[in-house]
Amino acid sequence: MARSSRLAVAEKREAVLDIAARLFRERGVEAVSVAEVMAAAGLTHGGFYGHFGSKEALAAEACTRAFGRNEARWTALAEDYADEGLAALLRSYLGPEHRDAPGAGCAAPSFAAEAARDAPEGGIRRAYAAGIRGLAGAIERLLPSSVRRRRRQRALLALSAMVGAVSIARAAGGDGISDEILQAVREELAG
Amino acid sequence: MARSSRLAVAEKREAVLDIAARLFRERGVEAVSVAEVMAAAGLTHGGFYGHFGSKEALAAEACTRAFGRNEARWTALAEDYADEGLAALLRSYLGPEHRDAPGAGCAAPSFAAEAARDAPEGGIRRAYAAGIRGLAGAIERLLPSSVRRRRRQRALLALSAMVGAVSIARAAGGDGISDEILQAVREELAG
DNA sequence: GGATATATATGATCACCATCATGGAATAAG
DNA sequence: CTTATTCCATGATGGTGATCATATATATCC
Repeated sequence: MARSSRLAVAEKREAVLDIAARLFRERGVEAVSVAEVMAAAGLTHGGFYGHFGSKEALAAEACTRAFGRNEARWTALAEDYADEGLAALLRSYLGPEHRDAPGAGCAAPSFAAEAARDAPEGGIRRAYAAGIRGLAGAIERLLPSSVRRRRRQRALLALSAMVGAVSIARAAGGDGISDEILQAVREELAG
Repeated sequence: MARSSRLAVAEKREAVLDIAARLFRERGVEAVSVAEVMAAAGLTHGGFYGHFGSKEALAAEACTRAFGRNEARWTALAEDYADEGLAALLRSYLGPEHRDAPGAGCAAPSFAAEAARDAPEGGIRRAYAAGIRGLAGAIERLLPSSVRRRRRQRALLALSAMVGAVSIARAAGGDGISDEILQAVREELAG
């Protein structure tokens, strides 16, 4: 109907991306329609292809954004609790709040299925791999300097266990084992 | 068109379940149509609702089946390599063959997204939780008796790391970090 | 062997969705 | 202030898919 100003256009695009990043993490890319994303941003579906080349392209960008926001939070957490090493991150990542709020949580568990089923050179897969590299590096930096050898391996173990624990805890939510897993992984990785 | 004998009916149902368990693990429940599952079993889509109440019910049964077959394989592996403890399982689970063949692989990474997004009392979620309990118990039994304390926690850490590593390795497949993660988690859990 | 029950094929239905086409209206440019 | 640009809303379009209805041929039962 009406044309928007340049600033408004850029803002809308950002809003669409943020909303897509949330909805895709909550319910998966396939279960969310383009029209729904646009509606949640206060638009109709028609203008979508002016902003993004395809739904797949949106998903790839949303994946990158979700990873980016996550890594930023990890870094902030590391600065706020510099003396704790991994502990602060483990508390936050393996807490029930994170398990129960996938829309605002880490992209690694949420986009894993989408990325795994993406094409070999697909955008989501690429975004995912880049995001994982970022998170792995962030954990490596958080490991105490007392961990000399196998620092990288330790970081990858921690990342895998964190992502796996949250994935399983979400999938088994409602069963007592969900909390048990979060707790166990937290204690084992901290110790 | 033609009616099948009782035995044939039971066999077809089993075949449909096995095929569904494979296709759902490979491509996710949403991406596989009922008609495709039936066609792969040599049937047409019409008879489906004579066997299963809904696609969702099929998915729940397929999930249970996939977990069951998996646990059986773990048990067999444990008997064949009784002296190795976890090592044999780690070799198999964290190998590239398992990463690259989700259709025949562990249900835990493949059904995680479906279960997490299932209803609070949904069938897939329930099947998933039961499956996880089974796998956790199997790992616990595999841990060497030298691990006295925190045996349960250790098992849950190992399970989480295994599932997380395969999930990430699949999602980042094509990037070098995929192999790196499998290798790192294997070494860390074994050591 | 005839009658009945039922598994399955064909085909319809209804809904959803990604993507494209068009037009109007406001904004940017001159 | 005029004019051209372009953002976006309305509305196809074409495809897909879950589920249901019906017909038919065959297995099971008596």
